[in-house]
Formats: sequence, C-alpha cells, structure tokens
Amino acid sequence: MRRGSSHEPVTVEPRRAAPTLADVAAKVGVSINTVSRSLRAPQTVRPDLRHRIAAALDQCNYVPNRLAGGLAGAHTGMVGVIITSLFNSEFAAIIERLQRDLSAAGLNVMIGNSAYDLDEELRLVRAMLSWRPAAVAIVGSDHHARAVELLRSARVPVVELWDAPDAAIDSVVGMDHRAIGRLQAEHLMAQGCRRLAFVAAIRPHDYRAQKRLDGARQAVRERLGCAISEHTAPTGGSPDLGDRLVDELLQREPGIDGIVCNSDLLAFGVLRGLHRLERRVPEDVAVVGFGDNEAGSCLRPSLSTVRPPRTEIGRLAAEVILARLDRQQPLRHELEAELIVRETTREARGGGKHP
Amino acid sequence: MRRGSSHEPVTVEPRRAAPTLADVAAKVGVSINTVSRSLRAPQTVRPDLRHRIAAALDQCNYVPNRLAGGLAGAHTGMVGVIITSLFNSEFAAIIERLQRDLSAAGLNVMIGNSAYDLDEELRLVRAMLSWRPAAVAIVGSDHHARAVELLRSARVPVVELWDAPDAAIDSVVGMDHRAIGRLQAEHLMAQGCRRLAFVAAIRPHDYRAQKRLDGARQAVRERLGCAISEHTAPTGGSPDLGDRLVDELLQREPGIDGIVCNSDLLAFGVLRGLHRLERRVPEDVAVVGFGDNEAGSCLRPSLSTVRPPRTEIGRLAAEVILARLDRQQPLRHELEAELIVRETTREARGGGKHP
DNA sequence: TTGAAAGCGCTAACAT
DNA sequence: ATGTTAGCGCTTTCAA
Repeated sequence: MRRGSSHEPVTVEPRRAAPTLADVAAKVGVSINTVSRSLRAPQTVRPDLRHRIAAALDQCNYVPNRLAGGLAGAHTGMVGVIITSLFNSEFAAIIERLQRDLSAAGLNVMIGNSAYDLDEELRLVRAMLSWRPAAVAIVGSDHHARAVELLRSARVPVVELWDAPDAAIDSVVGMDHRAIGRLQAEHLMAQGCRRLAFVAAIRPHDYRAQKRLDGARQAVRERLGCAISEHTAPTGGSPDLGDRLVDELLQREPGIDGIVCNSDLLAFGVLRGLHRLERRVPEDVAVVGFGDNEAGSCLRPSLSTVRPPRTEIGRLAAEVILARLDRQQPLRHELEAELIVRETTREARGGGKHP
Repeated sequence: MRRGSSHEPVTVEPRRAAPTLADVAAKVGVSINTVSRSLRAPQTVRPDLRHRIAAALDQCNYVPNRLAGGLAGAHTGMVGVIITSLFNSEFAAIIERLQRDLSAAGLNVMIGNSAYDLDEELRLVRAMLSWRPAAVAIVGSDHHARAVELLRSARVPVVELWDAPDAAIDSVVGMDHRAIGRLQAEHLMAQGCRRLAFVAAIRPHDYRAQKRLDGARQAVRERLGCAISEHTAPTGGSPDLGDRLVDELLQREPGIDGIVCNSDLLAFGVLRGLHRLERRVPEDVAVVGFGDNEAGSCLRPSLSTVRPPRTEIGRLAAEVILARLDRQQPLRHELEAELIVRETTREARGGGKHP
C-alpha cells in the first residue's frame, strides 16, 4: 500500500483486516454458509445469487483464509518439499516439474532448503509439518532420525527423491547412485583407461555423492584389481575447485589416464586445468562428469557426462503424491541415469580394444 | 502413514489425529494455556513443570499447528516468494540467500513458480495470500493488474525483485536492466566493434530481457547512428538456440563483428556455432553474455559477461522484508551489475583505439 | 436451496 | 505462576 505514498484518507480505520466471508455475506444479504458453498460447490447455489456473490467477492478483493479453512477440516492443499540445495540447478528441474504438475492438481508447493545440514533438515521438517501439509517430498534418504520419526507419525504421504534408499519412509522416486558411479568408471575403462582417479566435491552429508564414489571404487577394484585414486574436498563443486584438484592430482600421479568427476561443474574446472597443464583430452586423459549441465556440449572438447532423469523424477513424484492422496499404496520408482558420450571420452585410448 | 502397507490393527481408530496442546496438557496435568506458554514464553513457567512439559511434548511427537496459531492472531511467519523460473539457476542464488536469511529470523519461505505466465502469477498471488503471509517477494515488475490490486489491498509488505520498476507496489531490490543492455553494447563498441547484433531468447512476458534489448538498441543508435541487428526467439535460452540463431544471423549479415547475448547459455551456443563456422573469437566476432554462468570461465575462449549481484539481491530482500515487518518504511535498492571481461571480448578489435 | 450451530487448535486477554 | 474465557474464519453437520 505504499504507506504514506499519497493522500491516505485518515478518517478510515488505520488497518482494516482482510475481508472475510462474513463481510461478503453481509454485503449480499445471505448467510456466511451460502457464500462458502458458492465457492466450494457452486451448483448448490441458485445461479442469480451465485453471480451476485461472485461480484461481491471480487469487489471486496476477497482471498480465502486457508488457515481457517484448513483448521476447520478441509485439507490444506499444500505439499512441502525439502531439498538440500537450490544452487547449480541441481534439483531445480525436478522441483519445476513437480510444482507444475501439483499446481495443475490444485496443490501448492512450499520449498525448504536444508543446505546439507541435518539439524536444519529437522527444523524444516518441523516447520513443514506445522502447516499440516497434504504430503511431503524430501531429497535424499539419510535423514535426521528424529525427522523420520516425525514424518512417520504425522501420517502424511512422504516421497523421498533423488536417491533410492533400501528402507524408505513411504514412497521413493530416485536413482541408484552406486550404479551411476559404476557407470562412470566402467565407461572410462571401456575406453581403455587403466589408471583412474575420482575427483569430487562431497559435502558432509551428501550421501548420494558418497555412493557414487563407492560405485566407482568397486568397479575399478573388480575390473582392474587396483584402487581408484581419490581426490575429494568437503564442499560444493565448482570449476575452480576442479582446476585445483586436478593440479594436485597430476602432481602426485602423473600417469592418471581417466578422471571420474562427481559433478559437471567440477569437470569443467578439471578440463580447464588439463588444458593449462597441456594434457590432451581425451588422448592423454579422458574425463567424465555427472549432472548433464547444459554448458557441457559447448566446451571444447565437449564433456561426456551422466544425465539424471530430472524431469521424470519430478513428474513421477507428483504422480506418486497424487496417487497417495487418492489413498493408494506407497510406490517405488527406481530410474536409470543415461550416459552421454561426447568428446572427452570418445575413443579415448583405442576404446574397447583392450577389454 | 503407509496406508495398508501391512498388518494394520483394525481395532484402533483408523486415523489418529495429530497430537494437540490439549493432549499434552492432559498428559502432564496442566491447562492447555500453560503448555502454550511454555513454548512461547518458557521463562513464565516453573522450571520443573517446564521440563515435564517438554518431555511430554517430545513423547507425543507434538508439532504445533500453525493454521490454528495463525488464525488465533499470532503472525504466520511465512514469506511467499513468486518467481518466474526455477530453471537455469536464474533466480536460485537469490532465493537461496533470501531463504537462508529469513530462516535465520524464524521465517519460512514458500516458493511459487509462475513460469512467465501472467494468469498463473495471479493464481499464485491468490494462493500465497490465502496463507496470510507475513510478506511477499515477487520477481519482476510487470504484473497482472489484478495481482497488484490484491497485493496492495492485502496490506502486506511486498518486495519486487530483479527488476527496478518506476512504480513500485511497495519495496524494490533490483537492477536497471536497460542499463545492463547499454553496458553490454557499449563494451563491444569500446572494443572496436562496429556492426552489432543482439541475439536473444525472450519469453512472452520476460520484460527484463526486453529492457536489456532496449538498452542495447539505444546505445548503438546513439554511438554508431545505426540499428543493432536483432535476432530473437520467444522461448527460454539454450545453447542449441544460440547455435541456431548465430547461424541464421551470419547467413544474413556476414559482416557482424560483435554479438550481445541475452543469456550466457545462449552465448555458449553462439560460441559453439561460431567455432563451427570457423569465425575467430574475438578477432572476427566479439561476444558478450549475461548472467555469469559458472561455466563461462571454462569455455575456450572464456566468455565475457555481466554478473548480476544475485546474492546481494537475496540478502537485501531479506533485510528489507525484516525492516518492513519491523514497521519501517518501504525501501528501494537499485544495484549495479558488473561487467566481467574475459577472452571473447578482450582487445577484440584493437579495443578503444577507435573511440 | 438456504441458514444456524458447533467446533477445528490455538493465542490473548483477563482472572486468580 | 497458572487457569478461564473468548474468539480467529472457516467447514460441516443438521434443520428449516
């Protein structure tokens, strides 16, 4: 209202409360109840009355009060979504789709960001539940024990996203991150790489990233009988970090011929570093990322990566939530990530010729 | 509640409601009010009682009901945020910071995505207001007229983000997008470019992008006395689009020596296209983007761009909201975007030698 | 087809 | 320091 912007009539009440059903009802000369019904079940109200009510509603700038509505027994129509990061569009595409589909079903989305902090996650779960949401979607599978307890006892549909935990709270729409790590490492080995390194930014509670490392580790152990060289930092991934890590890495182990990166952003930096160090990619060193960042195809050489089915996760999550709200059983969707082969690994070292 | 997942005891009530203050009060043997106060003003309750109450609260998995709390008069502690896109981390960094700061002040953030659709924006405004938020933050300045009306009459602090409109609803934390367009064009001209093109993805209601185009247009007109060549598409920016647009552009006007891109993602594609067409950058064509995408420094040549102060916008928005909640006046912050000069424009054409 | 009455769970006066 | 009493604005019976 631009308090004090101009000629505010001082005679009126200083802070008029928002109009209520009662205000509208009085204006039209009907009971509160009739106005309420004309909103929720228009066909039960005589057409002409309905039109007069609609006009009054509009004139008053009436906005329903969900606090009151929810309290009185109608469901709140709110879905709480808890993610671990908004940045880097890591989950943005998931949320975007989830929100679009839920919105089409008349549900609102409330987003909370735990920033990979378990205590913050607990606070968020509490905050979300205090709004009596119709359902909750939450990224990851390794939660604060208390948060899980609260979620269970709230008896609300819960969908865990991104990861695919063995012991789910309720429903799951995610991927097997260990398999993704395997996929990355095996791709490099199939291209002929024999001395692999894993370069990663793994935040303290990013268990998904940890699992990808595990997967790569196992794959190398099984196929080459040796360990993968690990270079990680406990932060978020960025080009500068990748640049720095690859520098240290090659200083210590100049013979590395294949690098698995835990994120594309990190991989971008690794490529920048390799260029600076005058290593040819993929001839000297092959590189594979994770995340399918849109810029990947524009680098030179273009980055091979793993594409998580983000939109599909969002779509299925919405579907599962709607199904659960419709009293159906908990569901579990485990999706596959797709390998995108580009120049940083293409025929790196006589690909596939040394099986 | 894992409806029907297994041996559900049919004897108990089918859907136990969430525990209320009354449940806890009964358990401890005090009045509802005492429990309520022990939560809101602990020091007014005897310590031993307080401890017993805390224990009971915990045992019951009590989660306060904000619907009831808000209805009864306490403010809801919710801030509604309406953005036009979650994708491409266009606004992610702003929201991340905004949320962090508001969260520290005990406020929850509820995000809605209008996807550049005015009707959807109106629906969102309605939905947000129906939760009786403590404040609303909204991206952009060109809103649905009805939405503005609702926002005003709701008498809630409103902060418009990203853009810097002349006629604000309440408070503003944004940038002058016209100035950004000027900045881009003038930079290219200062580098010696004489035949400029503007390549853009401008969604139907993306007025910010439109303003940047206006700014570039004006700058070229003033300094070179001719028009900037415009190549736009009514969609979101992507590398593939940039690639396509630059192709068409050079087909029609081979003499172009400077390209202003409306987003970095688009610029990435433009660079890919220029490489394919064997144009040297910046010698033959200089390129400048907008948005400071993290990958920009990893391209070869690295991309010059304009960096919007996203984190600062988020920080100030939170500050403004908190100030308004503290009954202070509406505020207006107009921030500067910073030019980041990298290889795609560096000394492009004997920079500055032809003033 | 419409209206009246009884809460939903909590907070905010008041009493005590 | 604790309890009592009234609502907040709506939905949901149940009557008319």
